[in-house]
Amino acid sequence: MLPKPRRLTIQYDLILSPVAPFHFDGTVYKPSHFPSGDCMYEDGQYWQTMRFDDRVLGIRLLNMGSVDRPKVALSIFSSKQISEALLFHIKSEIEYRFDMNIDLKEFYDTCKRDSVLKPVIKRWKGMRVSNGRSLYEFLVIATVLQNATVRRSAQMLENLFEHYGAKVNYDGKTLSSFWLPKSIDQASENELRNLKLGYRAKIFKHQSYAFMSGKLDESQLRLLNTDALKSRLLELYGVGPASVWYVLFEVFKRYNAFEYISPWEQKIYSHILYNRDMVEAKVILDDVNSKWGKWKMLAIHYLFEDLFWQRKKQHIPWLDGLIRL
DNA sequence: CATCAGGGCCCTG
DNA sequence: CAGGGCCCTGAT
Repeated sequence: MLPKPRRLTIQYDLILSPVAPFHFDGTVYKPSHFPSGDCMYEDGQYWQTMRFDDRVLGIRLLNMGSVDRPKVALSIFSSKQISEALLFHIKSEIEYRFDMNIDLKEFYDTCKRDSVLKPVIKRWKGMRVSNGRSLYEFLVIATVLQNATVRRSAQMLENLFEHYGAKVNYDGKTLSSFWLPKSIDQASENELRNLKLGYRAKIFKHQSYAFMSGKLDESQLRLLNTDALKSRLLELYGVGPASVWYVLFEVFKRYNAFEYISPWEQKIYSHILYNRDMVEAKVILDDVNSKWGKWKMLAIHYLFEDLFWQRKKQHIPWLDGLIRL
């Protein structure tokens, strides 16, 4: 007996002008990420639900330009009126989350003569690190990723959406939305465990409380330098060495956040950087650091996503065993 | 059937 | 600082 999706019938249209070059598809869609019910991608189009306090909104981004002359139509769908001030806030939040207002010229200059990066940047020039979700929501993803295969991660997230999220319908799509931290703060650990989250139930409780109580404030954290930010994040229960770098990079756009390699990624980097099965993590970290310095994670991101885009088009045998569905 | 590792992290000794 | 335990699943 699922409730009918809430229809978001009021539509607001805005225009975004990302800093050129801007690669729309490479930015809004990351093929290396597991699919989830809160967003949807098609060529040149992207839908995603978003929470702003008690509001559940539907977002649509349409590519109206080119890499060198970027233009994005942003539509915001809502069930009730939105004030000018909130519209502006949503717009700038989206620009931040999709890293639209950043000039990457220096990065491209740095890598111009790099034989590994050059062809990849040619394909994806203007691609940004992006994450449409809030810090709290991203941490949920990072938590379901722990110690689980892709299928199980996706299932855990789906269970959470079903129980604590909502379904909305807009622009002909039905998507799930995230919940607010207080919903999980009110849930019992046992109730969460029934969603097959295992030991992660405790992590969700801790983190939801931290956000609900205001102990953590994303907009304040954005102002911190990377070291300070990193230690604040590590104080959070359930955030360890693997998650913290994902968060620093994807949520906070710290382009050099690459100091830890998990085993499955190590195998992938060994292949794409050395054409070998396994290279020592420290060797990879040192090499990447000396080659790409303050842009190292962004550089890695280009290589990684390029690989997964290729994989959508053609079979890459060596990659098969590394992606555990 | 049983066992085990998996896209970590916490906690203990 | 090393290593066991944690939840659930699917692979073996």
